[in-house]
Amino acid sequence: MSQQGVTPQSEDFSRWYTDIVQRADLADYSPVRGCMIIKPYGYELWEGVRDGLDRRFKATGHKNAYFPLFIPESFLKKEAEHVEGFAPELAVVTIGGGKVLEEPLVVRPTSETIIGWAFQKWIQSHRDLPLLINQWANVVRWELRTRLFLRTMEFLWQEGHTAHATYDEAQAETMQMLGVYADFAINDAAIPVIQGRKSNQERFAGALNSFSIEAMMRDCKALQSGTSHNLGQNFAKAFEIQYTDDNNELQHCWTTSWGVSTRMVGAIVMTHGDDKGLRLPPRLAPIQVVVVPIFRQEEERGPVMEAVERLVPPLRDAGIRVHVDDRDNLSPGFKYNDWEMRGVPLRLEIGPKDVAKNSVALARRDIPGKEGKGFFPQDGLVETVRAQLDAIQANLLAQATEFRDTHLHEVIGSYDDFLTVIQGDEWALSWFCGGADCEQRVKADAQAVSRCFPLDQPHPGEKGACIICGGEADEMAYFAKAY
RNA sequence: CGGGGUGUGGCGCAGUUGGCUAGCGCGCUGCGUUUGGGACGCAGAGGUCCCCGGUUCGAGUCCGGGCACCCCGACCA
Repeated sequence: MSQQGVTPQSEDFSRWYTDIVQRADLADYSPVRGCMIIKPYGYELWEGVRDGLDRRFKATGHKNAYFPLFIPESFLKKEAEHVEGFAPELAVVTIGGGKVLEEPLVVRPTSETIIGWAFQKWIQSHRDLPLLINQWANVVRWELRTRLFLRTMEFLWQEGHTAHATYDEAQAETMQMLGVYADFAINDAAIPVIQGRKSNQERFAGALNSFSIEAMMRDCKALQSGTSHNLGQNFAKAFEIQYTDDNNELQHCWTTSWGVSTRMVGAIVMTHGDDKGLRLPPRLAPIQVVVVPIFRQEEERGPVMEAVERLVPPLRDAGIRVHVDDRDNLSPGFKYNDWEMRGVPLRLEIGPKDVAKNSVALARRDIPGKEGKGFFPQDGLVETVRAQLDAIQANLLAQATEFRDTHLHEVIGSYDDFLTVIQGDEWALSWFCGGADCEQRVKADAQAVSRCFPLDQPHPGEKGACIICGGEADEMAYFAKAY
């Protein structure tokens, strides 16, 4: 149960986040360092993310499968850049059944290698392509510094893995799935993400190119909320994923991988939450409408509950997720605060006056106080509630978009101006040559990194001077402090 | 893995200077009165004081060593 108050965002955003994740019953710490217990309410939210993505994966022709948790250590070593990237954060099993294993087993940090091994077996001909696979799984990375949902040693995610006949097809798949992520983030999670390409420094270990959706949190820090990689032929060559083309010649496949994790839950919390608690987008909210019955004397109870029992089933039949809070030991005021902490988009109050007037009170989570509360006739309630939920969904996206846009600044020419922006915890959009030295310098000077070269370039076709070194730059990139 | 902080009923804390029956608020259980923005009364339950070792007649308190978590950095979905 939630307690009174959380640390205000303005006072300490980090504490606000950890307070709220626990008070809203999303997750708890575990006895194992860096791991978390996802509580039922948090898991329901994750299920919403999962279902929204899974639906889209299937609509784009992907099939789910499952690959083992344990990967032979030698597999990780087959792709040079990949092993270098992941070696420091591997958990390795060396003993099984009381005996030292002949070959240690790595607990998967990601599954490119073992899926590569399987693809090699499955693919012979161009007729087997494209192969479009996704898996929902847990992975383990030995992180030094962890935070609930944002970075834990074990996390849940999906990882898509596909194989194609050509570079172009693999690139098209990479971009398609980035688009799927953006569509989910914007339309379901109400997070106005920016799609872009990662710099070489920020690229996935073993990829030709990495793309991401980047979101701005309420403290203006950037959160990479999903990634899509064109792996080129790197893994195909390491695992001999080959097919015979229509000229009967042996070719290496072109593969992709893409993932979204439980970090998305953290993104939802930090994009929409306020000092009263979570604010969940209706499309993902485990509870869309909470009903709070109100009665003073015992003789009022009957008529009120009767109205509740009459009004709720049509809402449920309409597919609206409704919860009736009939706890009789708590006052209505307490319940209001309690459900606000949990981010329920819409509260439906019904008391003796409503029974008399054939009305209900609806209070919107996204508009605080009296302005967000109104009385509506019981007739046509399903349509009223639907309209309200749609309005809340749209408003959360609008608020987040406005917030983001007021903290984004195009900076051209002056490196000092550029530093001022990112050191002031805002995002700078500037010409960037993409060089490792430049990236390193920004990191040293401002503790910030490049987030991406946005697909949507503000000055397409033009060139500019890199904000850092002054050299020629073909594209502009976002720079920001990041999680 | 560096720097800082914190570990005492479920949660938040006091008690440590000055050694001996461990306390407060919230929550929890029961009963009654309440209920349109965090209700109240009465009666209860609940604690290896993070762990191990040491000093002492006696340790929540002093000493040594661990561990965990939080915050700030270096590395990362």
